[in-house]
Amino acid sequence: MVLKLDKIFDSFTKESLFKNKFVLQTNYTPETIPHREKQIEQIASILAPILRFERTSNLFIYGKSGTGKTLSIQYVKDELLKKVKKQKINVTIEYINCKLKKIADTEYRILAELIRKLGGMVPATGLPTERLYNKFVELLESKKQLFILILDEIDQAVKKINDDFLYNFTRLNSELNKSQISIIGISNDLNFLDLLDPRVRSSLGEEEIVFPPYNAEQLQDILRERADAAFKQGVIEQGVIEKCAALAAREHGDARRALDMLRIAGELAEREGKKKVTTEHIDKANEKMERDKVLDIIESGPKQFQLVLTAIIELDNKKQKIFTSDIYNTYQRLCKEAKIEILTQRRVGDIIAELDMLGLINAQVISKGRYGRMREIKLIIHPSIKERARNILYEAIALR
DNA sequence: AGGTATTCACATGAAACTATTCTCTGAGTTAGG
DNA sequence: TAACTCAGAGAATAGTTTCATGTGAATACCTGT
Repeated sequence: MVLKLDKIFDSFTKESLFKNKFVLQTNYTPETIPHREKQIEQIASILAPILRFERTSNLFIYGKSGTGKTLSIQYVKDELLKKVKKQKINVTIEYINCKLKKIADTEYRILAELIRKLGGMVPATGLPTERLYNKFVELLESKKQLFILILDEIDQAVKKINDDFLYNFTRLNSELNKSQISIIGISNDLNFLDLLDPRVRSSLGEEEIVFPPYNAEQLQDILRERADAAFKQGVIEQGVIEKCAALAAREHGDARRALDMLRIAGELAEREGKKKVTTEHIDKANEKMERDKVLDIIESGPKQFQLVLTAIIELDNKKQKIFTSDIYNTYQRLCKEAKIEILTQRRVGDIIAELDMLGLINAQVISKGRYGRMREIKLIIHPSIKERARNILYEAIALR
């Protein structure tokens, strides 16, 4: 035992491979954002009017995840705020991520969060939403100011809520006398604007900027720059950056993922007591990320999700083609065994759809003509994880 | 043979319900003046 | 009479049920050749 611990501790007391790991963490903001100069300039020129204390156009930003949207907007925001401070004008810019569960994923909570940021206090529940609007307006009107609201991942919010709340926000200006508000929406979904009410669309989409995915070369640039800052000299072996970039480029050029992968590869190498990060470490990191994601969902998911998933895994072992009805039957059986209440097929259908969203399964609606229409479901968990997943699930259900 | 019409087995959508947590309000109660 | 207590009304939220409508294409059913 002691020996083993010694070994572990040794690998840590030994020289770290990292110079500054923080640089690779997701919340790190680099001082330069390569290959986004154009977008940043565009954003800046659209927001520039606030320096003359004029309301800016509403702005809409699209781009897949990990294409630097949030980073760029934050960067411009910070720079702008510096200028604003010098000029002593009343400008407030608030950033809100609508995807944060329990914080800003409903109309009420977005408003509550805004109010909190403006220094007000509102309870987490109990009040009519209308009242929050009033309070928000009141806070805005307390002094003459320009307010810029950045709503990250609004597509998520609109999907969860309806799009009325965006309409309410865009209309807010007519209620404001002293102050003015502009909205910047950020969305991962490229077709998001089409889903909106025309009134909202025209108002919100006054200006639009698209963030294209990074290609492998650009990813390499980004990775190199960060790797230089994060790792010690000569730690990264030849080809590691390239491989990392290539893997991420396949996933619609997600830079965040690439950086995560690089960091995890570094951690793995360090844990193994190696002096260099090799391409094998990248492979392992890639695998580990996948496994962690899957196991996390499996472990922490609600028990009904676990049951449905168990049903799918069980079926997957003996059948190659799984349909909704199969799942539902097996699911019902499992429920009875575990003495858990059985949900309707309607609901189970939704759960299947959500598992699909999470990427644990692949569900496709197919039509078998006379024999109906259903989803064909494939489990896309790596076989090595499957066994473990199954054990976790059985345990979770048995515990209940 | 070629063209419609049916039909299956769910998918998908909307609304409503349930349970829980929380606020607000106003009636009733208490204690002090 | 002011302060306090406490029950009931009303909201937000998450997860679900109920009811209703939609849907793609394999088959059944015609139709005229």
